[in-house]
Amino acid sequence: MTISEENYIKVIYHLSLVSPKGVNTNAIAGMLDTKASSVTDMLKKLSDKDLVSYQKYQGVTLTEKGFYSAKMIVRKHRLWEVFLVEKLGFSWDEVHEIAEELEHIKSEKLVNKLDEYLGYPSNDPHGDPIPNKMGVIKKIEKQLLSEVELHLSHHCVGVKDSSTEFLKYLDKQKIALGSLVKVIDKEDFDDTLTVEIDGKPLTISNKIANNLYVK
Amino acid sequence: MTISEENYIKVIYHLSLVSPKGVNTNAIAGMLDTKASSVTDMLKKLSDKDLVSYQKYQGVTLTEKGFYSAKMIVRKHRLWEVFLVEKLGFSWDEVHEIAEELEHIKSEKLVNKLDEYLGYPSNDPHGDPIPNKMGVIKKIEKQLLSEVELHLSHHCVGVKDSSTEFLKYLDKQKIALGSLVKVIDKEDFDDTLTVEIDGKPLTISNKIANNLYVK
DNA sequence: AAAATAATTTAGACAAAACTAAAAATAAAA
DNA sequence: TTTTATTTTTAGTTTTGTCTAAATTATTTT
Repeated sequence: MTISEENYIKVIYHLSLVSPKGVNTNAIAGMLDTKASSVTDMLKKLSDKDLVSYQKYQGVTLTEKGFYSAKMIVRKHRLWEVFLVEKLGFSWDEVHEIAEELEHIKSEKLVNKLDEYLGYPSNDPHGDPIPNKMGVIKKIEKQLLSEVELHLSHHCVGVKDSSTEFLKYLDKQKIALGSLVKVIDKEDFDDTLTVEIDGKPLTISNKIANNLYVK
Repeated sequence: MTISEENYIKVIYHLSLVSPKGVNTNAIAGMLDTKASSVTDMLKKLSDKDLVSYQKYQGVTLTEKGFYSAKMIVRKHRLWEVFLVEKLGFSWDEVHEIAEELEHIKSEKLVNKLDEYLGYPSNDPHGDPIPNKMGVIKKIEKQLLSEVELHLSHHCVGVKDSSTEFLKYLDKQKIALGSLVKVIDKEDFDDTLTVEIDGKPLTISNKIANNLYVK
């Protein structure tokens, strides 16, 4: 599998979590910053390799083989992110780009040794679960902060948006994975929340609350 | 710089250490397992980018810029090898191939953090020196075992041939970097050596002695 | 249900990096 | 110093992954 093929498989994987019935050509093109015609070409190739099932105009889904491949790429990506943060001291907003390159390193032995070295982490620095070597993903029940009941305490366990901008905002507000969060009040008009983060009061927009996972 | 360009620059670097006056097209083709005509094409491109100075039929040398680039690639390769052996527990004969991929990861910050994490090692697992971030290489005075005087003790500090076969032979004979080596006798006819490795006697061929560095 | 719009695919082209085969330059041998 | 052999380069193709522009199919709107 080439790097380009791996990138397509990974994107199809992420998109198929949202639209499991079939991923659109345009959606793939958007994610990969390429043209729809290029996507069509690649889908044919991936279909020939039995990594996706694809019929003209009908969208695309991953085959068993493609699904496993995708999870192995995601596994590598997330393990490298853990390495970069835990061992090399990168911050959580710096690691995505580098992991985008590291995820394409081929050796299976490397991934498994890295996993062992990191102590078999179950989540990456953004709270996303790390598939094990069989491709099994342990999902935790988590909710968006925007959906929790008032006056119940929760721990921050992940982010939905892991853009640099959002992560830097969280850093500024001293919100990190593990932080204790309690919703004190909700403004009916625009769903702005008044919350307590580790005991300190803070007002956050609905957009923020919609991108923070708690448990 | 593409991965392909980096591989050419690296090979030209290694060959120019042996033939500093100019590296042959065929020699490059041999190292990269490609055809001479492909090399010519690439040399033109590298010349346009001011990474090599190249005149038809006259061989090629690295420019200042190309020389620095080459050393940064070698730096990355060797640091990753140290990581693989010291942190992940790979053996010294397994790491070259994986490092061939890792050396192309772009982030400069990553390399420097890795260097720091590893404690600024001066040599890789095969004893080769690691260029620092400025491109400076600290050379140690070392000799081939085939060239040392009889009855003087030395430490094994590196290998000239780092092929899997040779490294596995050394493992089998319990010869490692740091081992104490003393030449007891030299056979005039074929230069076979009788040596002591950490006190234990061993007979080794000239080919072996010609690929082991001591100090 | 027909017309308009949006999404997708086809056809043809291009750049990068490789190849083959033939031509040209250099080096070695007679 | 010719002739021969080797090395290197040129010219023309191929493959991969991309592109543009045009054609086709699907979806909405009227």
